[in-house]
Amino acid sequence: METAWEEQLRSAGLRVTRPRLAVLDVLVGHPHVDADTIATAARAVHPSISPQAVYGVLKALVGSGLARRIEPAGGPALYELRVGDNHHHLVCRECGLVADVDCVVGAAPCLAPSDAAGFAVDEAEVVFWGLCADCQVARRQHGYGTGTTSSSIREGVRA
Amino acid sequence: METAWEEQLRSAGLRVTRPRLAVLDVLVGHPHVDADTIATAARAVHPSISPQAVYGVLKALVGSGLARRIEPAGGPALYELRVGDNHHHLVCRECGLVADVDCVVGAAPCLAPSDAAGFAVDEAEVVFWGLCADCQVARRQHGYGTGTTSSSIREGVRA
DNA sequence: CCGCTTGATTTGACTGGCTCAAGAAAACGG
DNA sequence: CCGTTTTCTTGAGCCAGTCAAATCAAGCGG
Repeated sequence: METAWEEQLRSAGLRVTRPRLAVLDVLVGHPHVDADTIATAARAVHPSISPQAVYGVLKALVGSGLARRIEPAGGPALYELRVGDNHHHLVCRECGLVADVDCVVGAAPCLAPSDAAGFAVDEAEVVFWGLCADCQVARRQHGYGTGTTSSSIREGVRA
Repeated sequence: METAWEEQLRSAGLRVTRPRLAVLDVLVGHPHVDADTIATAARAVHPSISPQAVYGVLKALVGSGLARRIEPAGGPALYELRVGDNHHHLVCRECGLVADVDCVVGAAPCLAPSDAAGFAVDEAEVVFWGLCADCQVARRQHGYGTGTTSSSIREGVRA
């Protein structure tokens, strides 16, 4: 399974390099990560990788369809390897946790707004905002309604 | 209709000020604008308004429910006055034009992902990406497929 | 296995969108 | 008209991300 990525890269017309394999490795372990977290984690595998290299790698991966970029409002972009199924996302307002959701409607779902207003729609992006299970519990414990943006926000690395 | 905003502001617990009225005025004329465009346009009414004042006003308006903020991926945040109906948006990849779409499903639509994964969902945000009518025509005229990000992107002020 | 060509990465400077903080100004109740 | 409180102005600063030049490595041909 390790060299599978090499073939993926090659068939996408990309060279196989340590930084790219390191980034892919991080992406496998963390379904939704921001560029900075990727850089930090990738250094465990390839210590000398620079932040800009990560941006470069991610751009290459997204450009060739190996990765997908999502940009939840109010935070840095996140990257994921699950591509080609146009699934959607649940985002926790409190901790930034992101989970995948398969779309309810079908294979290429949601591509039919009620009135397209002359637009040629090619993608529908759906984000469900709410509170993840953990944060619901946390609210119930230390008094809720503070509205404080938890310091642990922007993690979004788990699950 | 002019002093209607004054009441709206007051009943939201906000003071009525020139900058706020100026911003509201711009918002009425331009359904989907970014902060910078608002600042420029608002100066026609209130010349001394500063960019930061615009951010402050917008934060107040959004916080009190008079305006809504949307953040299309890859661009600055846009603001609109249409609130309370959780409608969605069509965004043109080429020129950034934004149009409203009423949701197909019902009153509080889309709030039911197939599997909520333990999340308490309170909002569904839907963005349809595509090409607006004008940009479809433009593509057909000067050879298409360039993929060039038009310089006029980030306008999104019209319609 | 070696060197060459091209593509990738490093390094460093820089931008745009936005926020924070302190002081001056204006709103509005009395 | 005055005082209190909110809001605006002014100015500094932050973060995610981009751009460009120079170095370095991948993978091809020999």
